[in-house]
Amino acid sequence: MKSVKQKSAPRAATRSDTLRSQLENLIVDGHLKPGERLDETELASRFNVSRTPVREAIKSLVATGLAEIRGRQGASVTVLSIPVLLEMFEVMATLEGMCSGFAARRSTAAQRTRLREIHTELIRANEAGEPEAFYKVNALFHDTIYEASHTNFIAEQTWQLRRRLAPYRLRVTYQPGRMQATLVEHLRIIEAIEAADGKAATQAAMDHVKLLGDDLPDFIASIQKSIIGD
Amino acid sequence: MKSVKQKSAPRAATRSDTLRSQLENLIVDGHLKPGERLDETELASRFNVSRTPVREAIKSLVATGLAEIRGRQGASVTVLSIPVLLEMFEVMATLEGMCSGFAARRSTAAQRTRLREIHTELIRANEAGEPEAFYKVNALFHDTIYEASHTNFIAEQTWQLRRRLAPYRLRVTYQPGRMQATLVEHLRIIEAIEAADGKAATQAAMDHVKLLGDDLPDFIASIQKSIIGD
DNA sequence: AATTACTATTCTGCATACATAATGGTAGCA
DNA sequence: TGCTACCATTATGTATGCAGAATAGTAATT
Repeated sequence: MKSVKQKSAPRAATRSDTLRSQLENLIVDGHLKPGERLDETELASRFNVSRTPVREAIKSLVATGLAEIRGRQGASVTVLSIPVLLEMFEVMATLEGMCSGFAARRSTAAQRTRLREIHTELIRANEAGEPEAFYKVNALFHDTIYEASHTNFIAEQTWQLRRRLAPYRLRVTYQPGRMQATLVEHLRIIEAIEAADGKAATQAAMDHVKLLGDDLPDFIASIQKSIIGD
Repeated sequence: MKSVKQKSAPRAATRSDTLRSQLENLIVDGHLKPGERLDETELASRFNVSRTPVREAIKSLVATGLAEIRGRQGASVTVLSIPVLLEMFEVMATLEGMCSGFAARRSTAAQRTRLREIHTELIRANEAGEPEAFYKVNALFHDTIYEASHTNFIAEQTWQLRRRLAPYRLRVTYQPGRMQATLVEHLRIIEAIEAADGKAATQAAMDHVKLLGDDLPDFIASIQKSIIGD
């Protein structure tokens, strides 16, 4: 789901847009940690452009919440407090639930097959002990559900929120037992979608995203490692 | 709820930020209709600034979804399709529901009193036949609920989505019977919050936002008037 | 030794200039 | 008369220059 927002127009890639996308990926992939400074001149020279497109890219990131600006003191990658993170997970659970619910009612046979394939691949990655691969394929699983939901706005919102949370989830994925649990939860979602049971699919997806039981303290503890400095 | 996102820092108002806010208000208030062009040079001369802050403001609007850019062909106020609008209302209902639910559990006595006051004012505006006043006070009612929810992210998201939908709702508010119905629905929400009944509050708010029965075709019919050109 | 004040440097915010793509209009040709 | 091609104009994208604010570092005073 590289581009939910892709429009009909071929849109010539401007430096500004390219940069935004690059910076976004750096943040989402954890190469730019929350709290890290986004120095305009440094980024400009690093990407061989002038400060103008850099500034515009940063403005976009700020508007989407990935970066924040404090007065005239430059931008930095957004640092999310734990209360806010919990709220975001709550919304995320709801949105994922909606996507799964729609997917149960609207998915094509090909998309359901695709989900099974991805699930198989996830099992493989887990058994092979490849957390990085697991992380990527897992994202693919969710992207496929968004697509299968045949929604525009909801899928886009869910995807965006997922990316905002990504920097904080990176470390969680690798925690022992989490991958195994994910597989079980995914299976529940898949089966509900295959059964065209919207309610069950919604519930399964919500449960999957929600931070329950032991995961919550683990998650909170892991957050500190995601943030720069302190 | 002028600024949910207001941070501790005093943040010196930059021209770029001021402009973004101004343009946002123009869009939300319907003075810039969906589809209307956002000419950089024209806006620059109109607001007596250079193109740079104008561009940055537009970039922000695009990132938040209020405006859209097609390639190198300039920006314009976002035109939402009916399917997307319906999705947005669905998410809106969920978010409003969450806010009300939280408000039922977290609101202060002062905030509950405030809701009653606003409700009284709404009744007055209705009886006096002042739809513009009704519209404004109505927004205040919802802002107060967001505040009473004592959430950060959720309230902010709800508020933002509300603003994105605003241009399309302007005409709906004035439809006959809608104000009367709103009052009844608001009362349900207030009573649920006063009873500290989270579930009931959530449900009441969702029902209030959802487009039900006759409202849907009315709404769809009214949209055309909101859009420029065609 | 610690704190404060001042200065210098750095970085942000804004304006302007230039290059390139898109649009509109006109002229030429079929 | 209608269509196409070319040119002019306009507007967007990018670079650069300048002014002002913030930060850091140093020196001076208590």
